Amino acid sequence: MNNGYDRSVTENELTAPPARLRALLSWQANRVNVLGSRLTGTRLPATGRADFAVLATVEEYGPLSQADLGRHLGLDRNTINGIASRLDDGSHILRATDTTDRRRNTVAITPLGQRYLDQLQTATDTVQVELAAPLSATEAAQLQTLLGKILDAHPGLPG
Amino acid sequence: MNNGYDRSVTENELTAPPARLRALLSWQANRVNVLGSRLTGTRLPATGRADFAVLATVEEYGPLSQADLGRHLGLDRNTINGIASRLDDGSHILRATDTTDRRRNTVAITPLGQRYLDQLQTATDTVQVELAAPLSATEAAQLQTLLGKILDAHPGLPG
DNA sequence: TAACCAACGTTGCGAGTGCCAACGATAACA
DNA sequence: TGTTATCGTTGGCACTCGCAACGTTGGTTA
Repeated sequence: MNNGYDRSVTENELTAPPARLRALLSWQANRVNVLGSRLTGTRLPATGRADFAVLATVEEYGPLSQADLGRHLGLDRNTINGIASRLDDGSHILRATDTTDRRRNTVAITPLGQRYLDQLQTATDTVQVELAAPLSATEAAQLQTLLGKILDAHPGLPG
Repeated sequence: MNNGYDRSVTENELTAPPARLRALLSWQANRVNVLGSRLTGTRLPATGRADFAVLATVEEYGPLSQADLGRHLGLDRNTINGIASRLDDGSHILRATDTTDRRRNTVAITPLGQRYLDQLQTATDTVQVELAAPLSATEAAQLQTLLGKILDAHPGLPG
């Protein structure tokens, strides 16, 4: 039975992961994620990925509450609060209590945050190229489609 | 321009991730990884994934040193040591100094560890099914192939 | 109006991962 | 011989993710 995962013959057998792991989609995703994290870390501060996610969301959807941010990103309110506090300290976002609903914090991106977002974008683009280097353009598109299908079909939030 | 990631029209626009993230392979891998982690957490202790990786490696390749384990799994010596200590405390592996090279720890799986590995395997299989549910069999195979290509082409170890 | 419930931001906590640096012990090599 | 390299171990650091609780605010219903 072939699960479609054939290793190159030139692969070093001494460092090959076991078949039980190679067959796991969750393990593969974990490894690709770590790979992306390492590549990002060579160009960005360790918080770059989370910062990018939050900044990209407020930039696309306009000012949002922190809870809404969590829903867009599939993250807990708590996690969002941590990232938002960090971005607020760096003046990359502006937090103001919503006038129509004083429970909410309106999170808006600042000009400085916009510049930071652009920096993150260019660095991230380079990482994507490195990551998808072994794939053809059509293969990369296929991969994104398949991963997107999985993400669309699953609830984004914990609990 | 279509990058192959079309969202369903029935998708809730209030919780959709921004386009800048949807276009990122590294972000998709991150989300699928978190998804797998959550699903695993419903059936296994939080350490299940790491335990499974180490146990599967020693089971397939026989007794190994901890450094070799790290090379097979793409993890630091330190990380391996932590997992191995945990498994050793639970009598799931047996650590003994290698007689031919006393620098090394020979890590072998115990009968108890083998049973634990089998439990992890069945729980993990269920997670894979849930994770790949929105995909057809051929699509899932494609996905594994593409992710495998990426992993094969990149160095497994940090630094 | 008053009582209840839900949502929000915030704080604190815990577990897990992954990396780096350093140490002493051991092995291999010059 | 001395030097270099590898190993296991310890300790530390930063980040992520999640849960629970608190006080505040808004909406709903009796």
